[in-house]
Amino acid sequence: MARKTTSPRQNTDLDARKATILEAVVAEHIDTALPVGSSSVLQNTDIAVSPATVRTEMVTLEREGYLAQPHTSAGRIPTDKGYRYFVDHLEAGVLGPVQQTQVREFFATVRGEVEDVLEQTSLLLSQMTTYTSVIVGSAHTQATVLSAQLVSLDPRHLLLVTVFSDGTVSKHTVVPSEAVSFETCSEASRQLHALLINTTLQQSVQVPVSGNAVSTVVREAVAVLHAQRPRIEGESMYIGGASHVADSYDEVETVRKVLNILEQELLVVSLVQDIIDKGLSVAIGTENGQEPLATSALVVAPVTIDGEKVGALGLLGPTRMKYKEALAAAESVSREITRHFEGTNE
Amino acid sequence: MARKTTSPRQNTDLDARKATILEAVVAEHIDTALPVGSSSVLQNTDIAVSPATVRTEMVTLEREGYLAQPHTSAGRIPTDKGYRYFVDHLEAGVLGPVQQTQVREFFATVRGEVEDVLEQTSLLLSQMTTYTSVIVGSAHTQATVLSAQLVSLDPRHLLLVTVFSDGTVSKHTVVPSEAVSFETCSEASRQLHALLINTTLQQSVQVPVSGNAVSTVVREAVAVLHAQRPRIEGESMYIGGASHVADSYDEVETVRKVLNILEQELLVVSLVQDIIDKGLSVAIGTENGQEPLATSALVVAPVTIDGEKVGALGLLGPTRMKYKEALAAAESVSREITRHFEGTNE
DNA sequence: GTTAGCACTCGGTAGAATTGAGTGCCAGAG
DNA sequence: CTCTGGCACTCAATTCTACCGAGTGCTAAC
Repeated sequence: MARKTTSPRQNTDLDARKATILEAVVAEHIDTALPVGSSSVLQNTDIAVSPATVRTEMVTLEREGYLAQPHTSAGRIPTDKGYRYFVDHLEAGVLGPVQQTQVREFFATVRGEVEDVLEQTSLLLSQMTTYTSVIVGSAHTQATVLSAQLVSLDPRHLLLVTVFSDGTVSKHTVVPSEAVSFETCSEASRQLHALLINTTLQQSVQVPVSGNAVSTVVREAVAVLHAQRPRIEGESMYIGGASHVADSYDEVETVRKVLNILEQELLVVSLVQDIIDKGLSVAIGTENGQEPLATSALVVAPVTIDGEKVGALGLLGPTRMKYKEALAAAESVSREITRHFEGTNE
Repeated sequence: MARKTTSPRQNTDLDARKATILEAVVAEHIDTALPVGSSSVLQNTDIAVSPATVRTEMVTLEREGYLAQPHTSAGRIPTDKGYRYFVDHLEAGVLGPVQQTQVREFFATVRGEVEDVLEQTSLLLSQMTTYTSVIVGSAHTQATVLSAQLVSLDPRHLLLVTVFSDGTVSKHTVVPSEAVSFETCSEASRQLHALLINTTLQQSVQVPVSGNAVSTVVREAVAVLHAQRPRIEGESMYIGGASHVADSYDEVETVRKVLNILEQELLVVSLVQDIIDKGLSVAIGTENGQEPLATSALVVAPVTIDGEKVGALGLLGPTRMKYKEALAAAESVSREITRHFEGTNE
């Protein structure tokens, strides 16, 4: 059963034997990290021809861009295109029994706020796969205000606490232009709540003009809230198992580059989103457009709740990562995470 | 001017010449990462003796455990004890002009919540020093409740939002045993607030017994809050520039181990705290008790507000890190961070 | 205590030789 | 046309040797 995620332009399909050979090369290279020769292809397939024939096929595969040769007298290693073919023709994998119970137990016992669950889940994913995992929470611009409250820390510092319909809570310090009494704060809090409830941050709010202290504070609070809008609505990201980056590559320099990418939250978020938006579940090497990730692959799966896309998860490994296992893990966890939150509404 | 942070047992001080030689070896090794020979020591000091004399001294220094020889015919490299001596006798460094303005500008422009500021600061620190930085917020058990509020997400899910006197906000989903009407929720919210205000989480709260729906919800909310106490009161941690780990060591395996340490929040927090509790500002190699950090050093500085210790910051690098610069950066940022929050009260 | 002199050690580098996995090609068989 | 056995060839990796030289430790003399 072929994967649905097809490459952008997949004109020609390979004939059966070429496909088998290509797949054998990829599979073995993933396993050993070494160039694969014609004879070892024969050992791992049921092709009944001589090495010489395999070699001729491999020449073709190389000419067509699926394989490459590190040097003349070595075996072949897959190109990104080769991996792509491999992934596109991967039959759906199934999670190993150990991981299955791992996932089951995790979701049976995990408790707490969405944020905590996501963070924990990213650890789970990385433990299951030995790759670095990324969990992305999409921006949520639809949420309406359920409650807004001003709490006085001291006369010169108020804390604006806002609860949104998706269960998000944001807090912002408001520094009023002049000291605010406890009573003023309470009254401002009431007005603010009335003003903001059921609105989204998109909607601009008209604060009734009146020179008194209360309305000044309210106006200042609203200003702070709107100034922080991008941050409140923005994406969230959780990374798990960053140390696995170090066992995915043997060049320290590569490790540095990849870690560096992972530090750029915005970049990672859009990377993952892009892949999903293209309808893909894997991005291999240069496909993800970041030079430092040229030898990396990213396996992703969307996270939806009630059919709506609320985020995504990803697994980052070397291009020679174990795609089948990674895909199985990503999909399984994505499924469970959905189920977990669907019960909870949220 | 000698540093105050003295080693646990510093019995004998070295005579002037030995000290100079040792310091020259350490300084040059930090610079070049290579073993240092007797002649290059002479080039970098004003000692007016022959290489042979230096060699005899170096033999002594080696016997006393300050230096080591990778192999018979190589120069010397410092041991942890050698670095320790170097650090203990370091004259107070001063931030380079570039970094000075960097720090100044950062704190002049940075805005927002404590959490955000700390996260940003950890990035600043790592950029200034090219080391990985850690910022730890201590556990805060003193905070009292300023406000507690129950918001109804839907009849089966309430959100408990608590504001503490230190400006911390925590949120917890409460799943009541039976559906809760909007009115019940409001009333419960009021009671909860009255009940919790000005208490700390230490104090156990007596919920008036009465079979009605409201008091049941209140009791459930209080239970959730107390169950989450360790998490609410616990330490927070921010890591900046993790990718710098990869350029601090040339063994991928070391990078992996160090990253792995950094992933263990609890461990890192206690590591940093321990050093500070011992009154030290640097922990070198084996001093920090973690085998994977045998070739790493940790430079720390406390963060205090109004004389009270609220956290700490750290810089993690190889044992051959630039201690003077790192210490200057840590101390300068620690000072500025204190100043920054003292204005704000917090 | 210091130094010049000297033999010695040993990692690192360079070059040559060897190995062997794997190739490309070709001529002949099916 | 496809396949195969045979064969020459290529080239990274390995091993060996030689050698250099930075740096040492030791010793005898200042």
